Amino acid sequence: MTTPGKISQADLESVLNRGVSEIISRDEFIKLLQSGKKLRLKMGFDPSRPDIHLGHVVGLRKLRKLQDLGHQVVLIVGDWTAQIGDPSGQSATRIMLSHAQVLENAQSYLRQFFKVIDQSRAEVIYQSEWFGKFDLAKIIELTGRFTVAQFLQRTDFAQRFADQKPIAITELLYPLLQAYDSVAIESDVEFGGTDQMFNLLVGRELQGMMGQTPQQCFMMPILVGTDGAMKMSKSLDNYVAVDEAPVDMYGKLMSVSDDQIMSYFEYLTDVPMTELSEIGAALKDNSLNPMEPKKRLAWDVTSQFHDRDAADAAQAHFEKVVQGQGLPSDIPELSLAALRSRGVVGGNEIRVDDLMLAAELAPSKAQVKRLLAQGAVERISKDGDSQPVTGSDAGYLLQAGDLLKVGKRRFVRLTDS
RNA sequence: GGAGGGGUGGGUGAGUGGUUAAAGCCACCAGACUGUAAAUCUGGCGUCCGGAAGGGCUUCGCAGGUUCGAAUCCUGCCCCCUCCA
Repeated sequence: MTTPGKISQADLESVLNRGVSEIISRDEFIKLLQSGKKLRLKMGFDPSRPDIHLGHVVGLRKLRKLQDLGHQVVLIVGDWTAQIGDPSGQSATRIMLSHAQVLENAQSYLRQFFKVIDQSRAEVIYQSEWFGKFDLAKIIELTGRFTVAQFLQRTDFAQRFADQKPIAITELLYPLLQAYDSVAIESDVEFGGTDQMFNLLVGRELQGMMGQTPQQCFMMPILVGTDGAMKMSKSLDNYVAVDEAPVDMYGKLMSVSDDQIMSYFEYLTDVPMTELSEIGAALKDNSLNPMEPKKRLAWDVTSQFHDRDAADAAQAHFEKVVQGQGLPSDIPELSLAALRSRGVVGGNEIRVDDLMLAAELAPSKAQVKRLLAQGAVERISKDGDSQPVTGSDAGYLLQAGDLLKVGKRRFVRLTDS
């Protein structure tokens, strides 16, 4: 086991300043880092929510950095809280997850986490280890330490209270459970997004009450999604998933708003800050086309989750298909034989609209017609000639070897068998 | 226990008997342009038949009812929320 040596000034700078929103307390945290002690770094997650995306990666990268400096990462699987279900999702009553389901989700989460964090040096603990044997007496003891007033200081609760919006009892319980996790694992530092501040602080407080050294609270900025406006989240569909295929990951990163380029660089790459400020300056005085650094960003991040070759390929694909309006190298194929066996077609020809539906290039015939009417569909013949398929051509017949282009980047090739 | 508010298309949210397949906004799709799948602009955005014109069908929590005609009125049911106690 490695132990943390003396931390260099450069590393300290990076840990404290890059991709950081707030540290409570910063001074104490610095002392801990310099003490040479192997710190227990806590991060919890609730395996009931969607896939891991780049927004989560900001924190994971920070943990990885500290892992490399010799500290101990402790991941807490919120299997208990996940089973209860998150009460804040009120549009539909949440189906209680079975423990088996939670464990399955957790596996998938961890697999994604370990794309950033070094698995061999991380500790994974399930919350049920301690909450599984909690009884009412313990719950009362735990809740007895806090007051409603304390919780109402939290801005989101205060706001909802003022708006006369509901606050579920379990929602009040959540911070307490999370706080107890800190006690259970004797956390030195807990990590979370800025939205986690209250929960992190309750952990700090509870540890103090229970005779432990209060943890430091390390808050990361919330990554803005590809839309450039809202925080990255799956429900807003402005996210880049960790599991994304290279081409998609690269492409989605290219669709990030120009004004988010710098924050993505800071939070998601290791490009030195000095270099970043140069890029930032060049962008500001318009001496640099934003597309250039964005390509570098897209390549960098893609290569982190795949490899250099995959990132190169993704970049080549982007330049060819998107910028050059060319044809991608791997075009999905659909064979007439397969279509016949599915009963979509009888002979050796297929209508454009039928093919688009069969190839899932459009969800309904009505939408196929709209695409045709909008000039989005092109037929490219064997010898490379392309001709538009227009509004009145829904019944246009295609043969084996024909290639259909729908929109800018969706293709299907019709084959014989 | 009492009083009240509400359930509308992927999201938000108008609409209180016909001109409403249902405003606006967001998301999404397409086109143009470009510096990129940025930005901007334009258009589209339930579904089926049809080359088109046009015509069906389905949709406003659920089930019935009134009416020539309902998202809008009536009855019952389900669900959500707030306040008072």
